[in-house]
Amino acid sequence: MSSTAERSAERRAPLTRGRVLESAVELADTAGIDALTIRRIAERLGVEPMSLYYHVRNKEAILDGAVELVFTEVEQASGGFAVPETDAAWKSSLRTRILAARTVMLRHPWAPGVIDSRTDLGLATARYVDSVVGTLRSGGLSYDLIHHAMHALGSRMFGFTQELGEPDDESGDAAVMEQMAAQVPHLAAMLAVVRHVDPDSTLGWCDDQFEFEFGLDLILDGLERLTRADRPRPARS
Amino acid sequence: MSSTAERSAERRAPLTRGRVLESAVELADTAGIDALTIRRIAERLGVEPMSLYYHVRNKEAILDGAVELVFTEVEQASGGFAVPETDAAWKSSLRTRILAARTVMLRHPWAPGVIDSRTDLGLATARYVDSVVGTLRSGGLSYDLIHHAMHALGSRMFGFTQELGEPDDESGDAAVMEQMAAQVPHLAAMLAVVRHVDPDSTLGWCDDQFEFEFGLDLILDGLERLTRADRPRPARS
DNA sequence: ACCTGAACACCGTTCAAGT
DNA sequence: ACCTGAACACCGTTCAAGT
Repeated sequence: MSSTAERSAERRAPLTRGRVLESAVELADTAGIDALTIRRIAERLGVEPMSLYYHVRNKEAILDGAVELVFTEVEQASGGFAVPETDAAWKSSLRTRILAARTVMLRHPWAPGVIDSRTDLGLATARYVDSVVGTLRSGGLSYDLIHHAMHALGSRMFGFTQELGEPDDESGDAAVMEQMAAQVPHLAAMLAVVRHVDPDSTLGWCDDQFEFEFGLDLILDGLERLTRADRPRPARS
Repeated sequence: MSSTAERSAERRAPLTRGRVLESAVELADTAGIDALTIRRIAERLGVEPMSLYYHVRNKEAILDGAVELVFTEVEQASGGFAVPETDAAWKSSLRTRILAARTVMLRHPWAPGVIDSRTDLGLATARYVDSVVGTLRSGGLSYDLIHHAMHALGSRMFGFTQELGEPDDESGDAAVMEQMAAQVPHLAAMLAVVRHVDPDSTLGWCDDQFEFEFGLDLILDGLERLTRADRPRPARS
């Protein structure tokens, strides 16, 4: 039987959970999240679709695992998740870590959406979050304020923000601009001023580095101000 | 032929684009976004699946339309999208409008995800965004700052924020807590303090009204500060 | 003009079976 | 222990056809 050309078990490394997840990430990176199907992962691995089920429970588990791989990358990009015992520069330290997460997300444009659809945190993700909490704590913020801070940061904590698409259509057209000016005058006026449509930004409308950092700093500065206001009395627990 | 019981055309109002979209919204509200399929919408309307294609181009168009219905509700809840010519109280005015959007989103838990997946704005959505731009402008912010502000607000502008699920599992368990304390000590410490797990919040982890308003106000206050700093020189058009 | 039936090319997943 | 084949219950969508 070793003569049949179709035998795949020996011309391929054995299937493992790890290889399935890596393959899933690569597929999503190259072909997009819609192409991430059990059947296409199997095809990529030179294996029958049903074989995957021996190594992962179902598709959700593959998505969970893919997110875990992403946060493993974040850990590397971040030079580990160590939190200094005491850190006066919590703000810049946190800023750097979040921007590191962002560079990883830019490599995996599908990640924001998938992260967002997860119901619970895996270990790698939780360890990242833990490092954020720890860094804020090192800055003397109370756990209550830290909690609020993390809600305020939202997905920005993971290096991305969700934005909405552009107004309807090819807005180079003069007729379209005219119609926009009639229907949404304020929006049209703003676009006329800021017009920096950026089709390369895979994370959404104009979501380039500058805008991300602007929003991030607005929040971090606000938190710093709140901490200072809190300083007179000791940080709660 | 009028004797056959299966004739549906006369016992049902005629199919229209509007009825399709309303039906889609109701279905998503009651059965969840995963249940929103062409086939189930048709079933609900007492019609064959293929009939829908006469009134809408495809499923994406249905999702587009459903979002438009949501923002029509936002307009009603907001008492219209009028923008005052001049408004010293831009901050409270914007705050109120965004919180109105939020109450609508809470009625349609599927909306955040769908909104997020749209590639371009429909008219109703654009008119909402326009009213936000207009309100900020009435407060004297420059269009540049308004642009940054809208990125900073992100999905909060639409009344929601994306958050991540809870750490792994049933964290009432003492053994689980112990393991968490070992693996993610800072996170565990925070949770021990703030523990207000809210399973009813359909918009995500602890994303209750308070946290939403905290984050919103952090941003609005930051913007206000930036505007004041900008005041000496005239607002850049 | 409006709706339908049959068919196509996909999904994720089960279950019993192979080696 | 690890992989597979056949089958099931779904999808969205096309196309030609009915009334």
